[in-house]
Amino acid sequence: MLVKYELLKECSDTKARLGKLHTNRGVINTPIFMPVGTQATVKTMTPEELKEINAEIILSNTYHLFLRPGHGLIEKAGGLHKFMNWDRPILTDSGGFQVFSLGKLRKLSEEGATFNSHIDGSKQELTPEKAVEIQNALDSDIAMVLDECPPYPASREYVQNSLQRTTRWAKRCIEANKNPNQSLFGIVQGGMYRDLREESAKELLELDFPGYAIGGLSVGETKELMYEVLEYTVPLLPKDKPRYLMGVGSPDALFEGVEKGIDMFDCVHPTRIGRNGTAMTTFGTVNIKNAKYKEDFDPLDLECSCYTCKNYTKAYLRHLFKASEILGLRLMTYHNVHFLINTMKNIRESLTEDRFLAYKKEFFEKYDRT
RNA sequence: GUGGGUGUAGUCAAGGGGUUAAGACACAGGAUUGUGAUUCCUGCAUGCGUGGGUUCAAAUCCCAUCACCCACC
Repeated sequence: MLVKYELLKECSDTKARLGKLHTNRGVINTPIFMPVGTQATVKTMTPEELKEINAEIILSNTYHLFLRPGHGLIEKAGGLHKFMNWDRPILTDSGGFQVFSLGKLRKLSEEGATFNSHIDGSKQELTPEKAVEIQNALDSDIAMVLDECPPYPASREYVQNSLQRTTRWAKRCIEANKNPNQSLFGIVQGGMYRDLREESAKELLELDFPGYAIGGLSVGETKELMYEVLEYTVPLLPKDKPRYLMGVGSPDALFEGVEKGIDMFDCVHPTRIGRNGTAMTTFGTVNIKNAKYKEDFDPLDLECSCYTCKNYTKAYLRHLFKASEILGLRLMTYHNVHFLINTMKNIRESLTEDRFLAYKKEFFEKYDRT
């Protein structure tokens, strides 16, 4: 069966909503943060650890798994879940973002994207059909259509042509889909142009996807602009389907997204900054490499109950980073992913009790940086 | 004691008469949003062992001196 969104409660002050997403591999509580595991692994974390911190669904990536190890191999392994030992839901991104982020390595046409592999330079092609074929083979629970994520800034004309092609690709993805248990989500584009977002949403809604994503945001525009786009784009999406804001994961953007009615978020932010020495804490960010933590024997976050904070001091974590010890990357990643998952849990609780705005205020009274 | 060599930042160093003394590591900050694990950006020597001298000009040439290294006594 396809995923099914169940709306439990709406916030009385904002567009925020509490819900459940029913999948073949369990129920996901929304709003939710989805950790990113591009190459069939959330970097540094085992599936057991992800379960420990209550990760309910993770992301993986079509483009990366296609190039290495190849979707054929993963299919032989019994699918992505079995391959990576993760039995909860997986959402696979289509490679659309890579088409954007690869920049000079690619060439776009109506047929699809051709590019040189970042691994060995070989010429590769990703078409809507291919993106679906790969995701069918991976057997992820939620698949994404191949889209083009236009850069920012981009002219109206460029964005319009791009979103129309993305819509044509979306149709081709639906036609190519052969996995009845895999839910294919559409992606609304349109850049920072209101009428183009409307055009994109209208056309995609006609295709009746089981879920809708908003793409083309957090690509360099200001946060204010992103919030403005969300303000008018989210209401274009159906109430009985999940809404997924792609690539967003800083705490302020999560709160704003929830407030505007988003149900799902994914972002490399917590894992990436964790590996580079920055932690998100109740009291803001902590750059563990700073000299001021040299003799700081408190945990990263005095109000955090995660494994890292229960057992290790900032002085120790700093030492691990200064000495380039791998455990440092793991402990920081663990804390950051826990922090966002826990924050989303708190957000859901505040929605249950209908005090979302109060919780948001409370959160940012302590968390002074983004 | 004799001969030779080397002294440039916390470390390894480039520069062998001519503007503000390369670079790397370390250190100190910052960045990171549908992944880049070991990434990117910024800062960091008014001074070249010390003291004299030559010269318009010395890290660079000369003398002395000190330290360290190698070889031989």
